Amino acid sequence: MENQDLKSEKKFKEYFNLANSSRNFSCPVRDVVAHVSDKWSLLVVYALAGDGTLRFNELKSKIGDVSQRMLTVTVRKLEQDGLVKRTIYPEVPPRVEYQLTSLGMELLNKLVPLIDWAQENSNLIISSRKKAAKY
Amino acid sequence: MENQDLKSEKKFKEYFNLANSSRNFSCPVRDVVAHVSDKWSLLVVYALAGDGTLRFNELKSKIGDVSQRMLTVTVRKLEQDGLVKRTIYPEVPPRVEYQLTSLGMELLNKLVPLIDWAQENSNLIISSRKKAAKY
DNA sequence: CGGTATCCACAGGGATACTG
DNA sequence: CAGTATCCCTGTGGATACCG
Repeated sequence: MENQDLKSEKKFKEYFNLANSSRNFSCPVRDVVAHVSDKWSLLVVYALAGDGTLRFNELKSKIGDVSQRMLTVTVRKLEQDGLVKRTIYPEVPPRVEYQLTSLGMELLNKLVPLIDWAQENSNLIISSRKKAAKY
Repeated sequence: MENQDLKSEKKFKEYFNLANSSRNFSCPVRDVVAHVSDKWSLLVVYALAGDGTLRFNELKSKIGDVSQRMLTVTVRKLEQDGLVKRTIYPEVPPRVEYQLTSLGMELLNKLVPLIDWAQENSNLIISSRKKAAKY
């Protein structure tokens, strides 16, 4: 257990240096995490994970309450990060398809345990929050 | 593989309903994830994971560039969610100690693979982003 | 169909000063 | 020591209108 603590301590310092090296240079870990944890990225990744390939409006209707603008911004960011592949078919009317890259699928695999945990414990967390709000 | 897709599809719908049930009611999954993925929560959780117990200013100096205000806000949020325990010792000068709850440690365990992945692939992602920015 | 462009509101978060 | 209180600035994201 002490060994565990030591390992944990060492690991923290490692991450910490990466995460906090400077406020001027972007920090990789915080940066990458921020990109997947914004309001829509998670839902886009999950939508593509479920269906494999989706067109713009399929994605939009699947998520439901996302605005056209934010969906565009989100998929562009994911595309630039190399997590999502965007394929344009030069037809009329235009057709654009989105799918996860292998990097995107890797990310998804890391995300699943977190989401599972969040789902399982959300009641606990939310009730804890409400109890605190009473006072 | 088809079975995998089917499972994945089913899972998405499940999460999606939880995550997107309404824009008026808070969505548990998005909500919980948002709370740990804001600018400081991750670093606070990691700091406490490394040291077990920390006082306010220890936490502050360990993170480094966090303002007093934001550290207060962050630990309060984590406390309300039941992820962090806050213990006040009625002394002069006051002493306040923070530590992860068991729920907080569970969360940490789910977070570690994600952070590891982010650290390992940050170069890939950032270079991909820069390449895209050129055009 | 799959986007841009523009405008705007609001919440997150920083700096500073003060306090039990 | 461990916070509050206040002010203000920025970025995120929504609504709407237009475009190839």
